[in-house]
Amino acid sequence: MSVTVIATICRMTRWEPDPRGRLEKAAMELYRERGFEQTTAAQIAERAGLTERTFFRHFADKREILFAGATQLQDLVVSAVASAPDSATPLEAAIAGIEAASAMLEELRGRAFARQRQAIVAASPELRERELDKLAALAAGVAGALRKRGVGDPGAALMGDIAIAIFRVSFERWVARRSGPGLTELMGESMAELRALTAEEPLVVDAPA
Amino acid sequence: MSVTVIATICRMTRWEPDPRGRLEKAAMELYRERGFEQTTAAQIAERAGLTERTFFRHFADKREILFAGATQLQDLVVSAVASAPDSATPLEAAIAGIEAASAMLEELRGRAFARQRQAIVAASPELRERELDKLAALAAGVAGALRKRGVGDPGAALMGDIAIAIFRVSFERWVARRSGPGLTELMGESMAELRALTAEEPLVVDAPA
DNA sequence: CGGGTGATGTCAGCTACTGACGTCAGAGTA
DNA sequence: TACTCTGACGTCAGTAGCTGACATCACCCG
Repeated sequence: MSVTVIATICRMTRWEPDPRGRLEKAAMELYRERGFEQTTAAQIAERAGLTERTFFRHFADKREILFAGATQLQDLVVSAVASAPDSATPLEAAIAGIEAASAMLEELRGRAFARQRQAIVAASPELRERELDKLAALAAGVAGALRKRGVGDPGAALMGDIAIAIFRVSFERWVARRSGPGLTELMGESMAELRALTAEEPLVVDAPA
Repeated sequence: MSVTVIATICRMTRWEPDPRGRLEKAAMELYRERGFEQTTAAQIAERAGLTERTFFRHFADKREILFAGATQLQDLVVSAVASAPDSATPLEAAIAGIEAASAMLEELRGRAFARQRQAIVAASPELRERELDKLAALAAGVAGALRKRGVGDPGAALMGDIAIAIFRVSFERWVARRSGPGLTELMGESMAELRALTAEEPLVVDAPA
């Protein structure tokens, strides 16, 4: 009822706008303040001026609220792989996909936001599991897009996993520092490592005498 | 009390032996019969002749009971990577790890068991998440073992992920059929694909005119 | 002005999981 | 034999994630 009163006073709208956004903001704040496990869905909803039931109408579960943009990222990656030039090798097409993701992450929210978010995720086993799930979906998306380009199995699936591995490793190095090389740049370095590690010729490791 | 009576009649032991094994068996049965989500922890415990509370003393959660052997598999993989010959390249050492895992899976339980288990896991999002978590732990284990061999970052992390990707892709192809090439053999094929896909020279894909 | 719609609130309920505490065989010890 | 201690389990009560059913009410459309 207090919500109705406020809404009536301020404007003629029944509820405050953008409930999803308010819930996301409240969740990020509380997860940072008290940790994911110590935060209840009811607390998030309360801070957003909503009820627990409404929380679960917007997000399938308590974890999902931190992965709201995952589907858009997935669509972006898939379409980037699909629209790579015909002359591109499977590896190049896959890399085009994760470079698109990289650009989106760097521009849309920035490194500082990614750092905060990653700290929350890293602190909770449940959230780490969910993140792996999203990355696996991304890998499957890349693999599917590669198959549409005529890449056969198991190569497509393998390439999808490899692309995501490069992305993951680079992303972790990127968020580990406040400044320094950009995500796209770090992905280039990881690519070079991949080439070196899978080369036919064994490399000489400088070993101590 | 009925438990006590039975135990007194049968033998002087207070409880039936191997509660963990009984719980695992009951869980596999019920997950197959009714599905993971439709099975409660209390039902599993009841079938095993135990209480729900005891279930959670043996397994951290309802998912974990399907991943009981994961830590042993992890130890096996890590020690296999560590004990690869000094002359082995990082890729070869990592492959030695997952080949050890492959041998263990083929011998210890067999393909039929793996098929049944995989069907259960594939049918439940929660279980798929947990599986990804175990695979990520495996990848991290391989990466750690590689670092001890002198492989630097981000190469070690990347190699760990790649090894697990090969393992995962091969495993999925292995359990997809009742007979045919063994897991180790399929891993060899996946390796060849990897080499082809990451080669410097672009391959010619036979494209329709 | 009346009815349909959609987003929300309210309430009741299930299940995963946990902490505290009681119980009792078996092992060790005198 | 008697005494204690420990470990594995049972019992009970409670929290929190999540869901279904139903009520409410601004808004839109005719």
